[in-house]
Amino acid sequence: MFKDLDPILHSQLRLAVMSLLIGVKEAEFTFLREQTNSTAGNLSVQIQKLKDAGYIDVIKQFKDNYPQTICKITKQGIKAFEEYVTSLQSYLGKNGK
Amino acid sequence: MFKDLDPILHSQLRLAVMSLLIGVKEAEFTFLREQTNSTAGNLSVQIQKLKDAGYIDVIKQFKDNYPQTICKITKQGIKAFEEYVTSLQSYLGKNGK
DNA sequence: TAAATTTGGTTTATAAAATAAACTACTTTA
DNA sequence: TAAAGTAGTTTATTTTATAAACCAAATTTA
Repeated sequence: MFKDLDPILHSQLRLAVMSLLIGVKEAEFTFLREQTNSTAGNLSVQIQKLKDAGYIDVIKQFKDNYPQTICKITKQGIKAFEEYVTSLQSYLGKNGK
Repeated sequence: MFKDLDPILHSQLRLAVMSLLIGVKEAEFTFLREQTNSTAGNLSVQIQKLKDAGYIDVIKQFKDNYPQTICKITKQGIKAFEEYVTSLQSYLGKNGK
């Protein structure tokens, strides 16, 4: 009846990051921090978890002398996100079918 | 951009309970446990939290010699659930608008 | 040019949440 | 009357989320 919700995605911040990455396919750490209104520490931890899950790729490089972290959603990440959205439907209908 | 998700509702089990109660308006503890496939202990804790938040009313009585716990969603609970669903939309669109 | 500040993070510590295990209290059945 | 079942609650443990502290390099400013 109720489908299990992927615990990796059932987190406000991680879900927001995935939602952004689904749209843009690639984003900087600072962009994600601004858009999600999160702290760097929290974002750093959550990005690591998404990476560990295989949902995003993280590329660390330098840009204009500063370190730069780029995130991209993976195929697996897209699939997981879509499944999460589908699962969520079972909770959101006005009737409990 | 991303609306905050009510932490009381952003929990798989509590959301499932609310989803059921929105449909039926009243349900027994055991019914909720069966439908959500949860343990009694976990369900007991989560029902208490929904009650503390004012999202459900809990009526304890006896039926056929056994204790019986009945849950009903409140107006406040319905409102919170609807707001949660609305907020969630901002995370689910394919674009990050 | 040395000290303070900023950028872009990571690591560690703490608080909160979810879950499982153990327990309570009573009833039914063998 | 002993064992098993019903309907939960309480306590303990694990997992998450978050905040605070820290790090290294670059930049600004005094």
